[in-house]
Amino acid sequence: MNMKAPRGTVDILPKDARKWQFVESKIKNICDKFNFEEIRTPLFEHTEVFQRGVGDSTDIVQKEMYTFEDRGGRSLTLRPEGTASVARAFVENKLFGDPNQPVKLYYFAQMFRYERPQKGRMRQLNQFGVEVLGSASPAVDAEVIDLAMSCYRELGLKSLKLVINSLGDNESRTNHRRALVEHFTPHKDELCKDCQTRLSQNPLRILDCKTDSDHPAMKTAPSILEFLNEESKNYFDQVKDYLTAMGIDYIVDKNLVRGLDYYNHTAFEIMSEAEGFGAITTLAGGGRYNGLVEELGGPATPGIGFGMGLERLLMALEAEKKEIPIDEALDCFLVAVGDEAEKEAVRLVHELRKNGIQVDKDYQGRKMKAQFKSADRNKAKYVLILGEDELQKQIINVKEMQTGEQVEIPLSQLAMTMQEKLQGGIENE
RNA sequence: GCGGUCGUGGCGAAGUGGUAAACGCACCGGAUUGUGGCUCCGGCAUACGUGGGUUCGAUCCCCACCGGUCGCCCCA
Repeated sequence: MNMKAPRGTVDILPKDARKWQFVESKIKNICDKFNFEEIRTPLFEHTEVFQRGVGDSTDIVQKEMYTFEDRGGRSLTLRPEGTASVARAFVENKLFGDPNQPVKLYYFAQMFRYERPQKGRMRQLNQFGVEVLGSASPAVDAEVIDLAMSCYRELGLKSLKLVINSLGDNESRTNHRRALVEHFTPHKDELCKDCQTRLSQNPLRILDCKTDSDHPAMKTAPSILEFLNEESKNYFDQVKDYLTAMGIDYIVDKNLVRGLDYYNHTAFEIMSEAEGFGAITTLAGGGRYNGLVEELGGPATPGIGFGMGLERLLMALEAEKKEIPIDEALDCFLVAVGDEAEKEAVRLVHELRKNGIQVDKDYQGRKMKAQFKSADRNKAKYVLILGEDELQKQIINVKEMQTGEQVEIPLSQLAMTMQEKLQGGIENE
């Protein structure tokens, strides 16, 4: 019996979950500033959505999808990325008819890719992503990149590198593709096995190959930038100008092609340059995909977006030693001694919580001393002590743990008193 | 799919071809009959990944498998 989490998956335990909450809320806040709205799409889609959307020749579709057949014989796939799903939802729900264009969406979602796990690569991974549909303005490209960079900046990351490139429009791509095939065909036998396939399937990705990166033909290969037509070149220039205007540093890398078929024009990646980050440096990647919505059966609609790996974001924070502020302190811990007190304690805890006070108690039948230890472990600000004496007098002892001061409070006034004490504490902070 | 490396209690971590498998942390109890964080004392646990093989005997040697981890391809 294998009762372990499947390979490439992890449990996020409370200690880490707090970090996730922090990061997610910070990012949501930024999305709000940028006026992006959340969208939640299904965890799985008809396999065809990804085949058509992401592209049959991509690694994702060819070897990384979690595809299964349901009881009705339909082929379904756990989403390997977010853009195709969002585009599908955009079409299906006719968001192109929304008067508020462009449609600016963000999501937090688990993605699934059947790969060998390693540092920064899981089979189930968490992504934050953004998609803007309905605008072909280069200012939107810049806005989306700005949003991504803002997330990292506001979380305190410094060692980042933004790499951008343009893949051009269809005409530019077609011409470039033809030139690439012409250029590499004479060297076909010298290229790696993968690249030989790429030559016919997706020659653009030969530029991305690491095995053949030293091949002389690589250096002389025609760059997409040389094949950008006037419109594409102009578009790329505008994106760069906007980035410069916003003070966002970038590097143009003509070999950045991105793995998915749907990209055109702007492509970008954000990498970490922090020490000890691991072999994988890409934190986020994205680009423009003006043909995708149409490919999925919608009206011709320009789009752009990115996916940001949250595991990698957390890794980067760790690599740069960014502490995540976490408020672990508990307001009150109730210590009860004796059977009668225990009964009253259960009721009291209920009442305090009803009055908005954070409180916990012991459920292990521990002795008083051990209950105090629990209170400490929970970093309780106040310990409420209830024993026979207190019950007799209908009071409770309230001890402030930091100072050790202890006062008697009538049971009937406990909730009110604690509200005041905790309120005061917050104001003083 | 391929390669490196690892696999001892809740966690961390020693160790040996031979009858009780260190130690540290954590946890529980006591010193302190109702008051914590320090100290001291005591207690605790189905621990040698699984299956074969070598051997009089394997946690330790060999093989296979499984799993973790890191890396390759590619990506978040």
